[in-house]
Amino acid sequence: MPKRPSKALMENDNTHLGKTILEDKTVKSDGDHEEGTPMEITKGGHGWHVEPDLEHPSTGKNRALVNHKQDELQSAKAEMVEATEENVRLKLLLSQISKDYQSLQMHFHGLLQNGGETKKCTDTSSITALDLTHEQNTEEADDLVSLSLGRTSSSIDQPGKDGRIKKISQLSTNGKDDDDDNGMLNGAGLALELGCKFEPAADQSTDNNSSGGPKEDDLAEIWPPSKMLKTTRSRDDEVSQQTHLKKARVSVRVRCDDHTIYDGCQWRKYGQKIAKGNPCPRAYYRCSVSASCPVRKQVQRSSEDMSILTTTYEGSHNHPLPMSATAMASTTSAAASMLESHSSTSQQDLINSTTAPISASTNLEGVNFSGTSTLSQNSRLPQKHFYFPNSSISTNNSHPTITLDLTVPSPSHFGIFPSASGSSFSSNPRYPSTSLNFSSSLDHNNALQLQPPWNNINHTASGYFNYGNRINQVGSALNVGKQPIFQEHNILYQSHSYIQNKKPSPPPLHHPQMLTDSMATATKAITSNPNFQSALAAALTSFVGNGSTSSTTGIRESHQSTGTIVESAYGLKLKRGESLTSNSIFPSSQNGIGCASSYLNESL
DNA sequence: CGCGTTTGACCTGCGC
DNA sequence: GCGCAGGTCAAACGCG
Repeated sequence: MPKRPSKALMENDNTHLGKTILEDKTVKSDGDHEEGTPMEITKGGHGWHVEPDLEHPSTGKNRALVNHKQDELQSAKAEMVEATEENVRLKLLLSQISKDYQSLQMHFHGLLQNGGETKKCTDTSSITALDLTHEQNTEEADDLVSLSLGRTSSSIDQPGKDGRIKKISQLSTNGKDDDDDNGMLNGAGLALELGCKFEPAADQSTDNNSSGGPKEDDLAEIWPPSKMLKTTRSRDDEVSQQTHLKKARVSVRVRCDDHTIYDGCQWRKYGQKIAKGNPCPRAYYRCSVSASCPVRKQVQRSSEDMSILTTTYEGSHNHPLPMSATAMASTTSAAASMLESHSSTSQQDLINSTTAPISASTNLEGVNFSGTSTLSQNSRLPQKHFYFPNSSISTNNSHPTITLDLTVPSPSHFGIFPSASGSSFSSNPRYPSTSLNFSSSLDHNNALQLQPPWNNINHTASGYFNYGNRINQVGSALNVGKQPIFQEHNILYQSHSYIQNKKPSPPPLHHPQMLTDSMATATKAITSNPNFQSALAAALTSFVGNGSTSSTTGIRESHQSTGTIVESAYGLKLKRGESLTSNSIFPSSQNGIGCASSYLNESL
């Protein structure tokens, strides 16, 4: 039997493939098989074989065998025709994708050329959030497509000028240029990034570095000279563009009995230190997904309450993240972005902003992206600041640090001031440290019923990624910043098996539960801030995720399988579906799902 | 043997 | 300039 060629082979010559094979066979069977050599069907050197040997058809003894072979041939022929048709369809689809991509690209470039037009778009209600994400996505797709959570606005204003982003592009696309016909698919590679300061944004330089010092000065703060000497020049260049002043840090305080929280990323411990005033050692980790990834995290247990674990993230991932890591990454990047967005503002502004009540704190749709208010920054919600309880500005941090305090339960959402322990304001002339108290306050919402992974029928204990449920995973993981963030926590949960695969027993139930609820809340609140470019980027992620999965069924299945039903998310899906329908990048077919998700799997 | 962790030494920034 | 504390390095060590 001839091997059915893979689609990859078929795409090389999909229109004449079957015909070629048949012609080859005809030639071979006419002449070459009198010697009893194996009849070989060849196509372009790939070496498809037909076996076994056919004896001369003139002998009646083998006539039945010949008939059988002819049947097989007919079957193979039909198969080839079918495959050919399928490839024609795929080609048409690819062509359509390319057209859409180019159209969107031109559209976005047109907006960019108007200078700051993008920002205006965010200020007007004429363009919906999804429209905006659409355009942003186009911009990203132009360069790479790397979805950078928490990028500064300038990075959006100046697409393609960020050399580092281009490096990510090379990472994501294996060096292929974005002009590649597969650019759209390549664009599915996601590079979720923490923080947003690696770009020498003009506003940042003017605000924080009025002297206009060279980037190396900034670099030296992160990479000491001795270390800089040890690095290669190429890495210097890369790092120099990644680092900007002191990197913003995002601390997450959770109650956790384990030595670290489960954020889905892969870390390697490189140091441990006893910090002053805390008998518990501080552990230093760096991201080990990529050797060049600058992201680091510090884990330290609180000396006052040993059950509280403080994890501090710093830096931006320069590689595609595991889907299981996107939840934490999006949250921390959003927080970092918020902090950095405030870093150029006065302290009072910061205080005002962080203490202003969130206008839609109890309205999930108002908080998440589906409400179109958060992304588009339109005027539907007059005040999109949100209130951070336990706001504090401390002096003991040379880095701008935002702390997500997930340890203190509060009776409601952000509208109520808790007993802000240590919420006194002290002065830090350089970098404020904002403490955000995102408590697990969503339990009252019947729509949010998270289940731990070990209760999840989709949970696989050993999977880095759950390939068997990749539709669910992709569908949920890429909804960064939207309501389906709750699905991400599924992935966060599932990351237990990957990150902590050395641990035979699952972590305590209540801690991840609290963490995920709180993270969801935190993410909502953070991304609801109109100043957050990260929110925008998160929506881009969502858009691509939706586009790549495009199967609301898949997302819904994810909900059902996890027992999580998010009504607003469902409404969101409808909205996104409209947007995507107009785009028609990915059809709502399983093919589309498989295509995109398989790429993501490959890219990760 | 490879990989991750441990741990003491070293470097750097900052305050005095 | 000095001392302190934070952060990082890298050899040693342990584990699978």
